[in-house]
Amino acid sequence: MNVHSCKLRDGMKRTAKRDDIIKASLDLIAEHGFHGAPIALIAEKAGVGAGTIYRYFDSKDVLIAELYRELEEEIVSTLQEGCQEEKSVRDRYIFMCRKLLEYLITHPLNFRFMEQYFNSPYGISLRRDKIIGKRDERNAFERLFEEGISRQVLKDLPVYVLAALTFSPIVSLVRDHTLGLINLDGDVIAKSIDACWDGIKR
Amino acid sequence: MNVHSCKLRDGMKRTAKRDDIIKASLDLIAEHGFHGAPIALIAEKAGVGAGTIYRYFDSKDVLIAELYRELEEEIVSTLQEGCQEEKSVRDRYIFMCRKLLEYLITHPLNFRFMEQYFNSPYGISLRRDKIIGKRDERNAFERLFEEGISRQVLKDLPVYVLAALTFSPIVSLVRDHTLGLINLDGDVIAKSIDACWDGIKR
Amino acid sequence: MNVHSCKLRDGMKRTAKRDDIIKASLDLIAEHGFHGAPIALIAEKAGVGAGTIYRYFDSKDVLIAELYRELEEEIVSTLQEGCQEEKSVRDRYIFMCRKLLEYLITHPLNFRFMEQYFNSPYGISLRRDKIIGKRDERNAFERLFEEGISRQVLKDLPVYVLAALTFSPIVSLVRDHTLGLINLDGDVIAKSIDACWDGIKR
Amino acid sequence: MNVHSCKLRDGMKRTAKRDDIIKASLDLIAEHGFHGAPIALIAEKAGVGAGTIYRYFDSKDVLIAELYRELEEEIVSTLQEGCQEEKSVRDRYIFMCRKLLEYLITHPLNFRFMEQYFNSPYGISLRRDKIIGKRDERNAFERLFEEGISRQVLKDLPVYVLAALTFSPIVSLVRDHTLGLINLDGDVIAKSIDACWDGIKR
DNA sequence: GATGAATGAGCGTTCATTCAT
DNA sequence: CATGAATGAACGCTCATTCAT
Repeated sequence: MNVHSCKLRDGMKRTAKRDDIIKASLDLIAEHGFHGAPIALIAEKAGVGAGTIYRYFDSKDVLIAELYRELEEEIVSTLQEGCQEEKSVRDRYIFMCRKLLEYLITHPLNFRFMEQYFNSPYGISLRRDKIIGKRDERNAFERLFEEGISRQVLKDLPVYVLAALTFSPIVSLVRDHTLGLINLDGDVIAKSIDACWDGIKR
Repeated sequence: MNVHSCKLRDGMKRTAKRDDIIKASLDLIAEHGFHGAPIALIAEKAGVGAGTIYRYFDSKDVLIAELYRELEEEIVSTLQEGCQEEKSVRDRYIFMCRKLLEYLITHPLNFRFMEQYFNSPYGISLRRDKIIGKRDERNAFERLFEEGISRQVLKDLPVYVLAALTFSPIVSLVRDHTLGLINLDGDVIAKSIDACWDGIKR
Repeated sequence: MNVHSCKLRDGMKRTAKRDDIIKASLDLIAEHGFHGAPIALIAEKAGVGAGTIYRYFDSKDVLIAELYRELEEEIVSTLQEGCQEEKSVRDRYIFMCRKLLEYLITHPLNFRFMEQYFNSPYGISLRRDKIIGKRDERNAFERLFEEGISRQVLKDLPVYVLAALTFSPIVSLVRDHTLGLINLDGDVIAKSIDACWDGIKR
Repeated sequence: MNVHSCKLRDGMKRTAKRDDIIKASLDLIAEHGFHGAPIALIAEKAGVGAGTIYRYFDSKDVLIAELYRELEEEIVSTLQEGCQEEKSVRDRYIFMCRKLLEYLITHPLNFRFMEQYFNSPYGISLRRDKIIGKRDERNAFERLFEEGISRQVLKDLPVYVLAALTFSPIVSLVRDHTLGLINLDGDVIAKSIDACWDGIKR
């Protein structure tokens, strides 16, 4: 009941509404694509008026871009945590792949949104910035690839080839799993990741 | 001058117009996405009236689905031709991968359309019908995978995993190449395909 | 029933619909201002669908600009006809003023639209092109003013001052008349025009 | 600390805020038109909350109407001051015209707002209340016109005609001057006012 | 059969107004 | 009393689809 708690409540309420909108957008876009997520529906699902959305986001494009940015941040930080630098390149690769796969499988909405995003006009300008693609901000995977190449543990291929040999199969499997076309159990997952390693190791 | 010949002429005329419509749709969607391909523009580019399109396709969705089906047919038949059954599993794998890669790179419009299609509401219902996914109509790759597994040349993994380890990296590399982000020369292509083989071979 | 009449009918039909839209816009804007003329209302009053308007005009702005252009053309050509060049400057001035006044009074919708147009963002860029303002396309009044100045019949004032002394009072009187605030009979009209002449004559 | 002084303080505070709102509205509307003056922007510019505006004005329309009324009051009182009743009708006419012109030129925001106001739905219901139009509250100009008519110095025309011959040219010239289309120097101003006099004098 | 003018539902967005705090 | 977040009706505009010719 004091000023501090009031501020907290205000802050939370404002954030809560913004998050409702973000969440509703994620749900609708993940499930029905961009066409299936008109502002009116997002507003309804978020329990707000349509105009309210424009208090938090300048436009639908901005809303989607921010949603993407939040998800990207989450996934990047997830990948970076818990990796033990003292382990071998292979162990770290397996660890990170497993983590990525687990994240994608346990966050199917996030995954399906990212898929939609990358293959839409919204994401075209961000294509280069995909998980592995950024030149000026190497992520964990990319650093690992480079270390592996220089240690002569990995094939001497461009990093983007190693990335394609890693992420694409994982994403493809998760997609089919998420759509219910296949069922990824722990055994298949482990073997699939091992196979990825076989593909890139020297 | 009889009914039959009349039908033939009509049929040919209809087919020619139909193909114009299909081609115009392919061009526009590949280049500008679904948003950049309204029916009126497709009609104009195809040199037909907008209403005419509805004589050949029940709806825009059907038009797009048929376009997809035609492209799929073409790519499947391309992959199947010229493969020498007497060669080793590895040789046939390399041969077919190279063919697929060459096809995708030399048919960027087809490739870009397929990409758009898979990541849109249009493609969701057809996801199961992807190149390798059909249960009731095994294609060349799938047969090769099964042969390789039974000969103990390939890892004992579900076919869809072998498919993911093969097609996804190829598609990913072609995408980046088509978008101009990378440049796939013959050396990188050969090494990439070899790496795919390393991933699936026992 | 021949081809020619068919073409005529088509042409007329297309023109008729366009004219319906123009007329509905004129009526609504003249009576209720730009705010009182949303596209939906214009469409309803014109007896067409809202989308139809965009077959004839790229945007609402373009529709309004074309409406203005048509009215301007009509009024300019009205002013130019029947003026006898051999008469005195005064006679021609009186004649043209009377014609302008009569036109405005007998076309109150046109008049009210022009009033709205000039005092709106639409008309700002056309301000210089008002009846008397164009430098590169002198109209009848402007030519008359210049002749009168050089003949030393009119005061040696900038043309825009003579224009202001002529058009503004006329427009003002017509406005009040059109709004029903005053009633301009023939006698008042004649005397008012004479007074304008007294204002500009040397 | 009594109720009265409280009311006074409140009253002053309210008036100050009210004036801020009025001023912000004037600035925005004069500069950007009615479309460029949403309530939120007026509130921001006035340094008050959007809801606060509705404590002082029932609606945006009322706000604008009151703004108009204040400007009208100011201009009317400006015109009335300093006029020496003992001078001739002509001298007083020239004096008041010059004052009006000077006021309009030195108060371009007021002028531009009034212009916007008269040619908008807001102003239609107030048309009769224009500077010279009120029957029940004769202003200085109107009294001067009537005096001039009865003294047979001015033409025997309805007062509204004399008004049109006076105000309209002045307003028109000021508008073009304010818009930068022309430049009114002292000489042109003097001659223009003389011309107005020539128009109305007997 | 072929046409393309016409349609109107649906889109993203704005903004005068309200009301809980 | 003052606030500004929230609202939702209304806007200009698009485009898949229909249908009279």
